[in-house]
Amino acid sequence: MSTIADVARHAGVSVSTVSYALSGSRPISAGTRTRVEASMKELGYQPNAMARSLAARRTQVIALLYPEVERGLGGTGGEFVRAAAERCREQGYQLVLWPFRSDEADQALTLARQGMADGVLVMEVVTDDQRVAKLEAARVPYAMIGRTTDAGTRPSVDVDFDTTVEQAVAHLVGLGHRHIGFVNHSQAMLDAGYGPTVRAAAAFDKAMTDRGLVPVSRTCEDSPVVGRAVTADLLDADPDLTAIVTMNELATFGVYAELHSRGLSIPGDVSVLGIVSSPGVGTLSYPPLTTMHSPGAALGRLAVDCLLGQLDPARAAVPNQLIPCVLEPGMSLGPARTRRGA
Amino acid sequence: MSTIADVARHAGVSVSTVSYALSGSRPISAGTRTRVEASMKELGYQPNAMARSLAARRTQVIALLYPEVERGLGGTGGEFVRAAAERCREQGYQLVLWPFRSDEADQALTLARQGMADGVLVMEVVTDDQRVAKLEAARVPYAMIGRTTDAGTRPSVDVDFDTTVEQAVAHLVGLGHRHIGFVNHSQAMLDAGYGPTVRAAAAFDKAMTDRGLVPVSRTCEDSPVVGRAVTADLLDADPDLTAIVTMNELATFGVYAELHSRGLSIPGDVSVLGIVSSPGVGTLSYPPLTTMHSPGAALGRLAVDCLLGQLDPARAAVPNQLIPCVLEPGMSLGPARTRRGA
DNA sequence: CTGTTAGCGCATTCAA
DNA sequence: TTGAATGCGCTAACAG
Repeated sequence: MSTIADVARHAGVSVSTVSYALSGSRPISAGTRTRVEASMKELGYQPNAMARSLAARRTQVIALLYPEVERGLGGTGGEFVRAAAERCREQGYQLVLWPFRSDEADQALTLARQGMADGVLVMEVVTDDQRVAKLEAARVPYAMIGRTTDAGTRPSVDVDFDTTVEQAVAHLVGLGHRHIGFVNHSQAMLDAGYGPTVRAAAAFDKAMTDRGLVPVSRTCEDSPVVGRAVTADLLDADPDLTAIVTMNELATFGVYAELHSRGLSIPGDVSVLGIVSSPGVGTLSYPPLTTMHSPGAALGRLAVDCLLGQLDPARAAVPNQLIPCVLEPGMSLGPARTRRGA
Repeated sequence: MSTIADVARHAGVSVSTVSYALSGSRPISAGTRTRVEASMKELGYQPNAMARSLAARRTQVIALLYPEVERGLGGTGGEFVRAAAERCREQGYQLVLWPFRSDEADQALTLARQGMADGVLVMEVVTDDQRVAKLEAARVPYAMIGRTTDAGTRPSVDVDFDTTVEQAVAHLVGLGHRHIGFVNHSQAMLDAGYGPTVRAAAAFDKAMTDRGLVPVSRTCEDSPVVGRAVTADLLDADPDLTAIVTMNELATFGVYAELHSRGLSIPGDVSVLGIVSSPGVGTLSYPPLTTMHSPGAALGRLAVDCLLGQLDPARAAVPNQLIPCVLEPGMSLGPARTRRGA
């Protein structure tokens, strides 16, 4: 590997000239620039990242704490990661994923304190997140995707669950539905204070009661089998149910299965609306599920901007933002019918 | 952040003594060691990773090219990543994931050539993988999970598809099945030369014909809907079918759906065996799917060892290895019944 | 517009 | 068993 000194010698200039030609942080005459670039190309020069980071006291690396490896199927993380990585590159940073479970926060902290990254993105934040507390205590720059209890005071971006659920209910009510069920994630996640679960449950209750309707809400393990059982429970609990909102992708397969097995057509008898869903899941079912798709890409970009705003004082600080999901039409929504005695 | 010089001063020793106390590569008297360690603790010292890497000319970082972000649901990568990360730590390395799609190989190459990692792990290798070719040309140490066409000559670990499929067929034949169908991944993946798809298809044909049986094999999009259609096609193609081997997790939901809708019981009428499957998918279906579970963790460990064997001449070179899947009992296998006219 | 040079924080060789 | 000194490759003053 050739070094900056090799390039300088080859081009007949000083190392600082090569350095500035690389960073562009100082004017270089056209002729010199051409010679330097030719030399770099000829020597196959690549700047050494470690030396650069050491001298500049910044790595140009953003780390994403990536606990998704804990989970099996499911997850909308792909879009988020892709968008975040791209945004990082646009801004001259590299995104790397650190595969630590949330209980391995200390290891991530150590890496950060050893200067392996300039800042950290934290996914799947829970209400009382140890990782965030520790990062803060160690003064490591970070941004959360999700929120802890002290909403708003910490740098974060998140799905706007309130608006999403409100829009979901409004949409269904607009179609004439008045008996609407909700399939959430598991009771365990609710108890653990997992943000999406907690917020969506509250938002659904509010959206329904605000309209004088009765919320029929259930927690549900992330599996088709349990989803089916929960659907049966919902239909029994409210025989007039004409619509189901589900935030649980795997369970949704079970929702379809139970409706089909009861001879209830979608959307003729029951409408189904998936919210906070991964891209493309709608097409995995028949009829295609209408979804409100998680704004993963937008969140990815925003989270990076939010973090970079802290790293670079010159940048404008990015305020915390909430982004609602986007409706993605399918074939699972229709006007309400009266079910009882049909 | 305090530096090694701070620690040295505080402990009343030289910088090199602190350095050697840290690395253990030179004897230190008990007393000195105690003092140094006390000073490190008191100052909250963390060695600077960039400085260390620059001086030592190695980063102690292994990068995993992680294209999984391309895909949505599915994937057995989690176990692999977890095990690889753990193995790295045991060996004094850190695993980081580089979220590049396979067509972004150049970017990964650049990072490697900038010295951001000592070696690279490449997942989801295709038969003619550009990433591997480029890494090799740039003399970047790597190990593959999967294989290119020139099997065996390049450092790799992989699932032993031949043995897995052979065992799957043997198991079913042992239960009396003689008409067995196979649900593979999509035709597109087969055409793209994706290793698992290609090898499993060939292995199934061989395992069946070796026994004088007729292989009934289908490619299938990764979705429940298409899985269902393909199952219908299989049952129509061979009305005597009593068992289905599936390597396509999402399609398997469709297999179940079609069997159920035809009133065929599992495993009473048709046995279903999932191979190369993710941990826990078996329990998502009813009756629980019997699977042959992908040896993700073992592969993760081995892949790291294979790579480290190249990085460190002192280590024993690790030969390429193939590891078969492991049977994970469920409730979807039973003795063959005669279906025709049943 | 360009060159010289002092570190960045640490590993490691050479001396003692 | 320990210390002093060199340099890893680069950035960013400082000087011209």
